[in-house]
Amino acid sequence: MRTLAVSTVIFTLRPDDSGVMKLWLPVVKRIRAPFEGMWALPGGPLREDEDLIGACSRTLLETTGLEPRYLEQLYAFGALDRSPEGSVVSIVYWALVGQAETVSAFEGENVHWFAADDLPQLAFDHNLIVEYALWRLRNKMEYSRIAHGFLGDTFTLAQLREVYEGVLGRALDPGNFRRMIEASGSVVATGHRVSGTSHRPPQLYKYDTSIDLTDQGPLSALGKSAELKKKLEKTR
Amino acid sequence: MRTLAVSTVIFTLRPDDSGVMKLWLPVVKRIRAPFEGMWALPGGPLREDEDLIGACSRTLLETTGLEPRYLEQLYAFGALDRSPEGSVVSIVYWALVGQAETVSAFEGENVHWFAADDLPQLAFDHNLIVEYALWRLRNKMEYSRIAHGFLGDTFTLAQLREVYEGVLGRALDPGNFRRMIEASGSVVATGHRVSGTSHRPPQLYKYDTSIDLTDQGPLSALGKSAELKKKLEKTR
DNA sequence: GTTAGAAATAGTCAAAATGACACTAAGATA
DNA sequence: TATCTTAGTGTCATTTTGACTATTTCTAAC
Repeated sequence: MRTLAVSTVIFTLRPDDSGVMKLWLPVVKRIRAPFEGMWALPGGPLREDEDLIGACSRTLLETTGLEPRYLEQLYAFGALDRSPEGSVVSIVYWALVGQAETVSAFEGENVHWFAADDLPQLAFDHNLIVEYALWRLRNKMEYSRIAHGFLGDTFTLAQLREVYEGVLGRALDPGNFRRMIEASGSVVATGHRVSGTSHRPPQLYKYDTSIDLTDQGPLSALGKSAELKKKLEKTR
Repeated sequence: MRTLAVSTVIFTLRPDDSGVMKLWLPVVKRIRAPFEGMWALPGGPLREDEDLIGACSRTLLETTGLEPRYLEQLYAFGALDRSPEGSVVSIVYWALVGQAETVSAFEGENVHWFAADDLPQLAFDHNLIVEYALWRLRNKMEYSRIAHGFLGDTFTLAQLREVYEGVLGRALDPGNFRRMIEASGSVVATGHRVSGTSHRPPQLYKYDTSIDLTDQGPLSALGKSAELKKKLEKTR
C-alpha cells in the first residue's frame, strides 16, 4: 500500500531590512532517511482516526508550534518518483499566519524560517510545492480576501496594503487601493483610530464577517445556497 | 491503513430539446457495498505501480471507455465519515470530453449519462463533489482556455460561444464575445470556412498552441506564471 | 432571378473600471 | 509655528464592458 502523508506550506509576512514586507516560511529538519538532515515542509503521515485537515493541523502544531488562521488544501502530489524510498502520496495544504502568531513558533536546530524567494534546496519535491503555493497565494490574492489571514482582527488600510504589496511583490497606489477595498465592501470601519503615529491617525478597520469569500475548498465554495452550505459543514 | 482511491467527474456538452447546450456527465453503477446499486463517479483504488493521474485515466477507460483530452486534479476528499465502511481518501480529478469522443463511451446497464443539473442521488459524497467540479469548471472558464476541451481541433466562434453559454448557463452577445476572444489572442483563423449553412459561412478557428494556459496543476503552472498573471489581470 | 431569412462580422456609444497623480487633513516633532 | 509624514479625497484620461445597430454573405423560398 502507498503511504499517505500531509504537508503544509505556511506563509507569514515580515519586513526586510528596508522595511518592505516579504514572504517567509518555516521548514523543519528531517531526522530520518530519505533526505536526512535536509530542510523539508512540516508534515507527517496520516493517522487512522483523523481526517486530512486534522492531520495537517496536528503535524503543524507538533513540529512548528503554529496554529494558522487560514488553512486550505493545495494539491495532492503522487508521482511515483517523488521519494527515493517507497512511494508516498502527499496531500499538501497551505496556510497563513499573522506575525503575532509566529512568536509562539519553535525556532532553532530543527525549525528554521526562510524568505520565500531565498529558499535552500529542500527535501523531495518541496521546492516545487512551495513555488506552486506561492503562485496560488498570489492568484488568490486578486479575487478573495485571504489577506486578513496575515493580519489581526483590526488593521489599518496601510497595513492591509502592505500585505498586498508583500504578496504581489509590487507597490500599490494608496488612493487607488483604498477605492478598490472600499468598493469591494469587504471591510468595515471600527470607528477607532491608531494614535501615537507621527502623522494623521489612521482609522482601524475589520473584515465584514457577514460575508465570507475565502475558498476553503468544496466546503465553502457553494456559499450561495444556504442549505447546501449547512450540509457541507457536516462533511468537514 | 486508509484506502486510497481516485474518482473523476467528466463533463461533456449536449444540446437539449430546445437546442441549448447543457452539461452532462457519466456515472457508473456500484456493484458492491457500500451503496451497491447506486450511481457513483467512475474511479477505483490506486495500484502500487501507478501515479494518481495514471490511475485516473485507467479507471476511467476501464469503466466508461472514455479518454478525456483535459484532466485536472480537483480535490482530495478525506473526511472520516465519507464512507460507511472503512475510511477512504479519494483524490478526485475532473475532465472534459468532446461530443465526438463520447460515442466510443460505454452506455447501458452499468454506465449512464445524466444532465449535470438533473442528477439522481449518488453514492458517498459524490453529489457534493460534482457541485464543486461544476463550480470549478465555471470559474475556470472565465480565465483560462479550457473551453477547447469540449471542441475538436477546429471550430467556429459560434461553437465556441455555445460552449461558454452551456457552461456558464447564460446567453452571450455574439459581437462582444468575438471581441473578447480576439483580444485574448488565444485563437487563430485557419482561413477555411464552413459551407452548407443557410447563412453567411463562418470562419474556422483553431487554438493558438504556442501558448497553453490551462492549469494542469503545479507542474505546468510554473514558467507560465507571467503569462497567466497577465491574462488574469486582463480578465479582472 | 429576386427576395426573405439567418447568422457572421463590423461598428458605435455610453457606463463602469482602472491607473496616474494632485490636493487637502491631521497628527507628531523640531 | 513651520515642517514632515501619512491619511484620506478628488480629478482626469484611458481602457474595458455591455447593449445595440448596421452591414455582409450565404441558402432557400418564391
